[in-house]
Amino acid sequence: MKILFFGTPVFSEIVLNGLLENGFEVVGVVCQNDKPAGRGKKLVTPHIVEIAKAHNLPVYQFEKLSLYIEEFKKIDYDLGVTASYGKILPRKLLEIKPCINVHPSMLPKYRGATPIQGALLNGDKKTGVTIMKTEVGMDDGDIFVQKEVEIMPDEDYLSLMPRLAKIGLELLMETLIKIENGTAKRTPQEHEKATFVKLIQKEDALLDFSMPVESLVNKTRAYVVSPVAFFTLGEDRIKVYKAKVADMTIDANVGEIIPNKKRFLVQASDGVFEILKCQASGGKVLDANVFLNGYRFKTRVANV
RNA sequence: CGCGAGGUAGAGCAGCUCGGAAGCUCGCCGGGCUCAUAACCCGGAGGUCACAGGUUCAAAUCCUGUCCUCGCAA
Repeated sequence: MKILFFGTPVFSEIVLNGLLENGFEVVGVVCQNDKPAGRGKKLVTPHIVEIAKAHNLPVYQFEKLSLYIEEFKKIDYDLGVTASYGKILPRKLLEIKPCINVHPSMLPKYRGATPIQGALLNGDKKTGVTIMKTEVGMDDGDIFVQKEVEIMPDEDYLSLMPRLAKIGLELLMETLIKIENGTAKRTPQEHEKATFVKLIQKEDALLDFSMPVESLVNKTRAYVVSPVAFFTLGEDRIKVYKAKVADMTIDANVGEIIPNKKRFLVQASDGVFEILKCQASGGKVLDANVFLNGYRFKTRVANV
């Protein structure tokens, strides 16, 4: 069975790599265009392109898929597989050949672009992965299989995402085999139970200390790769990569940095937010105690 | 040539405007104190101040070039 793979970020890479390692016949990779990124706005090629090239797979980078339907008709494939492709595939493309999708949530919960972050943001104890049919609607296709996955209390996007990708890969391979031998079954989603997660905006990552401390920690966990939770201290923007609920209470105003030589503590609405790993503008990512060694506080109040 | 910050002891920083004997916080080594501590006290080791030129009696500091790191924006 010839597979045409759609995907761009790390999640997609893990799934693609797995398919290749396990001998599935991938005939091409469709991913996003090169985009200007980083300092100097240099054009950056998605990393997944290197994986494709290493396996001598043709790479298709189309700005708008709907403009290249004829190109797709020329490709010899039997099934499309999307894994975190990010965009809705045009109807005409789906009409060429069927397509299935790897979605890291227990659909119909968390349809949309950021299901992993959604689960972390809500402090969920468990999430999951679903293999479903790719349709024109947003993640609303029939489900082949899904599996629940426990979220560890100290887990963040960086560790959860690859874990879900690997589980997704297993379920995907299982499903591919069933499709090939004709035993695949699928059931419609309970659409009335659907929930959605939106694209993340920069300002969503602001740590507003009038929020419950638990939510602040969850935000840090969800956004650790991008856009990274942050707050401001005077002119400086402090990014927070790792944090926890401090095992203490202190009487301080909301948003106030509590003086401490070794621990970076900020008062939230209902508890103390402890920063464990952070970064100031222009600096490196540092453990909190190291950060405190050199950082000169011009103000002790956040977000003013 | 998108905008900006920075490279000084193992780590994080100050010093640079106004050239003139290398500092701070931590870590490390040794000693002391305490029922106890991510506590405190005393002592110690550790630096061609990114690299290369230039100006000067004298350069971490001023000038020029190179390399590297990071924030913003996209």
